[in-house]
Amino acid sequence: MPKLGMEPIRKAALVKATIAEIGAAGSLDVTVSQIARRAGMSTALAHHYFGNKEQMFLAAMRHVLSIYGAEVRGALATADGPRERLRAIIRVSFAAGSFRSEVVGAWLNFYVLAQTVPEAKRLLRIYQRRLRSNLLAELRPLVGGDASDVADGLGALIDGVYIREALSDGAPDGAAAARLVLAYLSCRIDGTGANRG
Amino acid sequence: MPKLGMEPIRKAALVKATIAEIGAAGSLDVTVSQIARRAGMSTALAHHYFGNKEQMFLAAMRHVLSIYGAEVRGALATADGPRERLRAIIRVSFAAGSFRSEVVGAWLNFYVLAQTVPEAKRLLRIYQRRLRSNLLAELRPLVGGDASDVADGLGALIDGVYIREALSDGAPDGAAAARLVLAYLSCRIDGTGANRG
DNA sequence: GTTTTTGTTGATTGACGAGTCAATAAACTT
DNA sequence: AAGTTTATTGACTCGTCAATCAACAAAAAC
Repeated sequence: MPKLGMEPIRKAALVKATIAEIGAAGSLDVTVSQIARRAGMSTALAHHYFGNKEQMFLAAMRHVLSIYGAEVRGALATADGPRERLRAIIRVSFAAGSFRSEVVGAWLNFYVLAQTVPEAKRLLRIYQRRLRSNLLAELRPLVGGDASDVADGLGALIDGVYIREALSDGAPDGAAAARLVLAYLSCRIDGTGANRG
Repeated sequence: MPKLGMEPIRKAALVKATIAEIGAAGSLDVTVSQIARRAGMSTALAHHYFGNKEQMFLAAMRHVLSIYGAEVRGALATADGPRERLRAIIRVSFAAGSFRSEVVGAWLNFYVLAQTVPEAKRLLRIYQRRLRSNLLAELRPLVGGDASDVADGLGALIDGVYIREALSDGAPDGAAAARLVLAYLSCRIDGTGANRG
């Protein structure tokens, strides 16, 4: 049956299965068997393409991060003015592309992975830095010298909402999550807690 | 050598060792051997007192949570007025008793544990509810109907700062962390981002 | 002074899982 | 047609680790 050019297909299936398994298990304690089974192949093949489990985890992380990055770019492309661009970044952070229970569950575990795997830490740092610089660029014209503080606050708040979501039952409520973060933003840039628009 | 009344001493040593091991490893992937060795006893004895590893983890969680609870109560006992009481809760959340790298590392992993162990989820929920109700009681006289939103925001922000800390190198900077959260509070209750006092 | 309770451990069991390997087969190359 | 590369897997190795057990020791109870 060996059709050629399977590598990217298999890898993609494994990445997807890895995220799903970690999300479903709520832990990094998933076996290569489970991942391979979900992806519809043998464990030997999974090892063949990724070498070891850690590489599968890292590929899954890169995938989640790149999806998120693409969504942010997409959202920014159609948003005008600092206020709207900030709102767009926040809204997209809780949009259906990333704010799904399996992804949230995986996200939490990527933080744990980053404690022991330097490459995972590096990836998470890149995400944090990029988010921070995106926020800073729009915040500076609005709050000047406080931009740095506000950006840190927003970053921490977004992460906090994410992990709290991992603990709740039921499907994530992205709208509510976004509202919460938008309220923080409004307060810092308009001096009000109200969240209109 | 069998001195009597060892049980509480051994258990306390194991709880402490469990937190230290999880914090040091940055993961729940610690063996009973490691924990027992650090606590100065055999693995068999650890099993004798706790039955299984999960119970050790849960005991460690209860310990961390109870320390935090005690510190909050202590801080509230000497704080007057809603503003000061809120500030006290935030400050104590980042005080040296709980905001230490091993504890922060363990904390992150307790979130992961809560994904699979119902009792862990229950404990974390109790912490969240208690924090929320503490905040709510002081926020209501200050912001009325917005109290609920602000409490949710503060809770998420505190958690966010915690997990971000788990990712940074070097000793935690509790003062900076508290400042960040206090700025959010000021903004929501005073309508300003500035953080005085 | 024997029996019971409490403390303690080395050795063992039993399960599980990551990673390897040899083997098979289909497609491409020459 | 022979040889090479790519795809694929079942079976196996080797290590690890949670949990158990039998045994020993000292204090307490009777």
